[in-house]
Amino acid sequence: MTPLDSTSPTPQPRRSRRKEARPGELLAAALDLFVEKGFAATRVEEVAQRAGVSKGTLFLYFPSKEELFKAVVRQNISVRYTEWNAEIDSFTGSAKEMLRYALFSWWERVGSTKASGIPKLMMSEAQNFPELASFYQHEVIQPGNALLERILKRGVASGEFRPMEFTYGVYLVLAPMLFLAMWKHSLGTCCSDHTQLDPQRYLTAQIDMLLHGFSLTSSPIPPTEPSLFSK
Amino acid sequence: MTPLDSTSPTPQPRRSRRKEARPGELLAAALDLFVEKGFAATRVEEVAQRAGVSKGTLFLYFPSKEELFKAVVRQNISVRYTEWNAEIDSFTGSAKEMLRYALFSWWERVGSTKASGIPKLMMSEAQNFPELASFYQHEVIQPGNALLERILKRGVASGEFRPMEFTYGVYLVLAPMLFLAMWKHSLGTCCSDHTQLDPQRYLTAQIDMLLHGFSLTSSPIPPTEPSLFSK
Amino acid sequence: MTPLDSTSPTPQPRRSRRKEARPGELLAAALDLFVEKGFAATRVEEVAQRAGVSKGTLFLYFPSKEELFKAVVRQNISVRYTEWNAEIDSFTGSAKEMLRYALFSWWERVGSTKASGIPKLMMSEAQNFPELASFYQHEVIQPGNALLERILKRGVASGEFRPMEFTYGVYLVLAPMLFLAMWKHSLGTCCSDHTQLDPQRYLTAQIDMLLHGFSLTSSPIPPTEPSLFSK
Amino acid sequence: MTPLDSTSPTPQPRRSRRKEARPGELLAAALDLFVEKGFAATRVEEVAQRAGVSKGTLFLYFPSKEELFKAVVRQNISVRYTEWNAEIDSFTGSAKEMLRYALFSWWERVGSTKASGIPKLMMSEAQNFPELASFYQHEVIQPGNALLERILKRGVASGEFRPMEFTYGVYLVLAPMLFLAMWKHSLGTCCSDHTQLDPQRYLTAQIDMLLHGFSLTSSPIPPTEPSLFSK
DNA sequence: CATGAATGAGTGTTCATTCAT
DNA sequence: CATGAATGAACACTCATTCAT
Repeated sequence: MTPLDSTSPTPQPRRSRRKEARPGELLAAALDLFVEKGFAATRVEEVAQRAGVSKGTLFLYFPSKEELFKAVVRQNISVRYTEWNAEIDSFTGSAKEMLRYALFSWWERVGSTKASGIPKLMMSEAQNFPELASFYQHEVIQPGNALLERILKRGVASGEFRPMEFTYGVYLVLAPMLFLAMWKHSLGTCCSDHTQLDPQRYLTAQIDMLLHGFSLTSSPIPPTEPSLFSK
Repeated sequence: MTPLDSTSPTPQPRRSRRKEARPGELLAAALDLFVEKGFAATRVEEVAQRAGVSKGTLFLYFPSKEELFKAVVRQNISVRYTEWNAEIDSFTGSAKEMLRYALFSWWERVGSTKASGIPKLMMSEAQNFPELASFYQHEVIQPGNALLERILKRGVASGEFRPMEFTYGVYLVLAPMLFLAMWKHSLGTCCSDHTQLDPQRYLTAQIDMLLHGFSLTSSPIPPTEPSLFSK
Repeated sequence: MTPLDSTSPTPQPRRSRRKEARPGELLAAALDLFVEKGFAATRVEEVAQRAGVSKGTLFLYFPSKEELFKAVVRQNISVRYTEWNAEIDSFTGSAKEMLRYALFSWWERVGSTKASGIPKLMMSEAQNFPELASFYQHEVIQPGNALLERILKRGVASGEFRPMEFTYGVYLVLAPMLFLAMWKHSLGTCCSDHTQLDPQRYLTAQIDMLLHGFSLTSSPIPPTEPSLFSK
Repeated sequence: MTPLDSTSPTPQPRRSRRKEARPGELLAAALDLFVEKGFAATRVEEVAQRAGVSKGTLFLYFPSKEELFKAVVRQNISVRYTEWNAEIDSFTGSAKEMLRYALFSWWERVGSTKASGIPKLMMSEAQNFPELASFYQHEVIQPGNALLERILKRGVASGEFRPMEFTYGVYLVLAPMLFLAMWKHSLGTCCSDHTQLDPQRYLTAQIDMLLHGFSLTSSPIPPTEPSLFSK
């Protein structure tokens, strides 16, 4: 109640600018907080505060907390797919190179940014917010899977990759990437540096293993081991 | 309570044991609900109800919802490691067989049970429970990693696997398994059946790829591709 | 913040009694406030305060504000119907006497009490709370209409009343009663005493007119005036 | 405005009038919405929208939502009384015919129009707007009562009606009419069509009953029943 | 005059936690 | 030991009102 209690350190004349990309500031603040605390634990008032506006203003731009979240996802993930699909279309190299490029590109544009917190967030909250889960499925997961599948299919068509069930092949590629992102935002951040993973090396190892496996002399696939790859 | 009681001829009903039945029922109920609905969405009253006690009684045994959560985690892990380590010690087959056995065994004893919800729980709440995250690191993650590392090292020693940086090799094996468990408890349960994964096929594909990679003719590792495997 | 700011004048040991008909106090407070300020304008916290409990306690007994309101209606109106129906069943006098009795009895048990504010309240809020309106229809209006219709039918059967369309006959009786109640709780309370109505005289006039009309020599109904009464 | 303006040869576009077009549109929109949704549930933004102006503009003409409400009431009443009084003055028929004419005329010019929502509005909000209630009393209720009283007095003078206390007689006529208007705007619109009232039949029944009452053989008023009519 | 972006107090409802019995 | 009645802080969302432009 005393002036000293004021939590805002600078009274800053809040009306200095006009039409200054208000939604952009809100989306940035929302990404920060959603990634940091999760969807449910993030309070809309805090988002507004961090963006320097009032709670009411937030609802002027986004009709609900869920829509705010969807907008964050669209701005940070969905938009990538158009450029990625274009790149895939015009890519001239081999499927192996394409796969390597895709993984590193994902890391550069998503995995290494704050946006990498979104997949973890979705995993955590999917059960409690079915509508968000459904949105994420259609807006992120299915396009992503389709994109990866295109690469794998090209590799099989060109004879670079073994025939496979693509549904599972896609997850073999995805799982370690998403795991890396989730790890970074949860158990990887705390405690022992023994569990810190260097993304570049992790990615390299992952690609290497995707292409060659663990085996030393990856002799022609032994016929005695029927696998999903032999479809 | 007094020693004199023991002299009484009547076979007094030793109710002291029953004291420990209560927390057990509560922990079981809590595991069910935490896994099913997540930490935040689980109401303590529902836990108490399912355990057949009142809400007040729950707080008699656990000082807070957070402590209940911790207790659930403590009770449902660490248990498997002693038997797994013993099995590894006495395993006589190849490293490849050992790896396959370990993965299927993990699926059977953890991945396919309710306990598989715990990793997801931990990932979700690690940020908000740093202390619990630390506990989980030491009690679960590090022993697990060590166990896997033993298998990989045996494979390299026997010439079955290529030399590798074990820290990353471990995660290459772990990531898809944990991803499967988390997927099962979040985005995999909702929406399109296009994203439903059959665990058996997923595991098989995963092992196949670990051993052979995607490449059709996994010719000897091309020297032009320096990788973490060549250390 | 200073002790002087405390709005509760007496710190009263709030736990002096046990199981003291909590819902009853809440219903009484709710009736007061609903009648005084309307449904929408009444804040549940104020209801709780007036009943001497916390907001949370209110929701312990009533799952929502709407249910609280329904309970108020049930306690103050619906319950009358059973006794009224019983009285009608055992009534031995003429239909005219029955009608007079019913109107005076309604005034005594509802019209002259705070419960008389409920009809006005419903008229005001019906548009904005359709579910409440529906509830009121089934719980109050239809039973009330049925009860009145029984009386009118008996009067027609006994030859005391002219044949009529009962649907409209019912409202001819009801309208002035409800109007009186509504008037008392709105425009009748303010301003000039010129518009103050004495209930007893109003009721008497109303009954007199119902039975005889305005006309001086209510000669046999002139056949040149076809009316709803001649059905 | 000044007389000198009339000398200017150019037919200057007199925009001073347009100033008054704006509030008119706003008042019309407000009447619609207040009647349709009630006072509280009507949002000023919707009023402004329907009038084709911005929310800010509304507050340019009306300092608050309450004042807008008052203006709506002021604009939609008092108008009829001058013509009604004139008609009564020149009416040559019997008092019965005059009464019938007055009721049907009221229905035609008020009851069946949107303006019929105003009495309900006033009843609902009278408690919260004492000042408005007082205004309504003097501007609407008292002139209306006086008008009705003239009719009744003429009927008594001509021997058509029994002597009566006019204050109550007036309400016996008014109550069912106002009730019909309020019913139409609240509980009559929702739910069961069992409670739908056809205005024409209701009015007819009402007039019939006013003139003759329910009784079959309205024999000369029995002297054993002293009533307000016998004053 | 007119706008519409910005505000922030206000409200029904939930739920972890306490404690008298 | 066990209960469950009571609490009250917390939170998303609304909307009348303001004011710089």
